Amino acid sequence: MTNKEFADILLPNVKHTWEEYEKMYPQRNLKEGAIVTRYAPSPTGLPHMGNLFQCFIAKSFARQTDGLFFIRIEDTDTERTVENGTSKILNVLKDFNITFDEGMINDTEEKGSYGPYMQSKRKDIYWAYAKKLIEEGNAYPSFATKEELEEIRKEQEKSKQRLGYYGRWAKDRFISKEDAVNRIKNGEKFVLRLKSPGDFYKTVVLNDLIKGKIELPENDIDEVIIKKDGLPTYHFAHAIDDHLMHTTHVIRGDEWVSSTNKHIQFFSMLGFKPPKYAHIAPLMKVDEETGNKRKISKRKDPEFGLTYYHENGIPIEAVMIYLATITNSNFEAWFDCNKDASIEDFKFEFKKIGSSGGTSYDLPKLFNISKNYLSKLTKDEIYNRIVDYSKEFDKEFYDLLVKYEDYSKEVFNIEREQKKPRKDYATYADAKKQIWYMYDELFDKYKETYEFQNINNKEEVKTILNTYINKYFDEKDDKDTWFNKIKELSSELGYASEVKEYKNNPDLYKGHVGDISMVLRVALTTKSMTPDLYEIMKLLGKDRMNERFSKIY
RNA sequence: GGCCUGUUGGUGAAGUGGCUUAACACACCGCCCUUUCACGGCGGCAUUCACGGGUUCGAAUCCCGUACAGGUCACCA
Repeated sequence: MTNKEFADILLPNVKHTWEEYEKMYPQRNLKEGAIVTRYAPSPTGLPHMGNLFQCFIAKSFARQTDGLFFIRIEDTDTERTVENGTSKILNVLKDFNITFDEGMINDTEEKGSYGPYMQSKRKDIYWAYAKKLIEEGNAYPSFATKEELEEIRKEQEKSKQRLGYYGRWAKDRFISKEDAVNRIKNGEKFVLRLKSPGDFYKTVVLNDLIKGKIELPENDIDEVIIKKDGLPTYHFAHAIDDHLMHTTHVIRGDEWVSSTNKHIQFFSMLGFKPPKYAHIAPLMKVDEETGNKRKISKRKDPEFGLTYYHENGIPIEAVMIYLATITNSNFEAWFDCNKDASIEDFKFEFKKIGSSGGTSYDLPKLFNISKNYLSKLTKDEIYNRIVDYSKEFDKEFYDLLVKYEDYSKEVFNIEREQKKPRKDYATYADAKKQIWYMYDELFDKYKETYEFQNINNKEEVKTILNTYINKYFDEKDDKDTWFNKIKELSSELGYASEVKEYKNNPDLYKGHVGDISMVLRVALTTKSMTPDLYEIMKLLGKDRMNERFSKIY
């Protein structure tokens, strides 16, 4: 029996030969240096921050080289595949502006001419290449059951040998073609394994773009290429897909490093040119309980899930800026110097991606970036963002924002749209926490205790408020006039009009202008810490001020 | 257990043989500015780069060992 006849029995009804597939997917017509890369998730759940990070890096490199970024769905594990897995992934990523040039566009449709982009639809392709390996005598059927494999493993453990199906342990390697055919005719199930030519005591060098030179032992394990269900394993599919789709750079998590020797071997045995590899260290954080650094997880760390950002009103632009800074740490300084530039303008480098002991994910840093980002938005922009957020997560606030649109914009504009804007919102949700008292409806509902400071005497407070509103307050005053009047009020009531003056002669005064301002501030807002008081008064107006003054006691 | 990788302050990190008495950012603390807070400005925060050896005139940077951490060893990806 020839190898070819053997292959036809093992893999019948293959529509095309591997040579035909080679012709169907010609070299891409891209300029020199263009990076073609991909995101290749299994549709087993929702993407997390680690996936987003990976997409961000891949997309950035593709974009900055006029290359291409595509998505391929790796659904060869039929047991773990979930319903609508693909569209779920696509939707989550879309919220972060991660879109693809090619690949799946929903659960069933795709775009691009290098598909199918879903592995379960590429069975014939994998079989064609598996046939090639069989014909060349480089692959064989294996009938070993789970129990037999387990037995081998136990024996290896007992005799302290390396685990795996290799060398003399790979018994099915020595089954004759005739015996194999007979067993198949008897209905025995089998998988296809690679007949590995590797030598564990020789090394193969992986020149990783991020981690540098890594020496791995050659793979000598007879890896499964086609599973019992006819679908390929990850390793085999990776080699074929990325070859046919002309991926130039494989950017993936570093949990793959130790199996890259297998991948290099597959590319070589299939006669393919291997892609360049860039292995990204996992996202880590310091565990609050143990103090140790550990991989972030969906279970323990809500910020690892991508819905966290949407739900908490963290702008996705801030997330992206943060991802850029952890991708290349020199991004931050560059962004500081080029404040109007966008992330797209920055030239990322593989070598500058951190490779030391995991990339740390630091939420406080992200919030800082977010504060800076939000402070630069115009009043209209921030208003719209907060409206969108509130519409979904805070109906009460949403209604007020819509009802008092122009007023709200002015509230958000306090100390905004200027050279050094106020930085007090890290999230859209922070807005309400900061300025709820600017809405009468919320003021009555949420006010608790008045945070009076130095002056906390009922009669004195009343005197200050009454004198101020009746004698000094005028809505038409500009800021200087307004403050001068507060100084006059201070003098009239026995307070120093300058803080310094008070500090020099504390015995001559009851307090100073700051104390007076504080009374006005607290009376209007209940809070001792607020944005600019002049702006607050201007927005409230005399009538509402009067009303609030009357409500204190 | 085998194989691979890593270990610089409270945190992220720059730094690959002398420009480092270790940049920058976040956090924290102090001072200044100031009607509060925030902003902004100034300053503090690693006598030292996991530990132990070695190479060198000279090491965070090169080599060896130890410890610790992470990854991987499926008919999962």
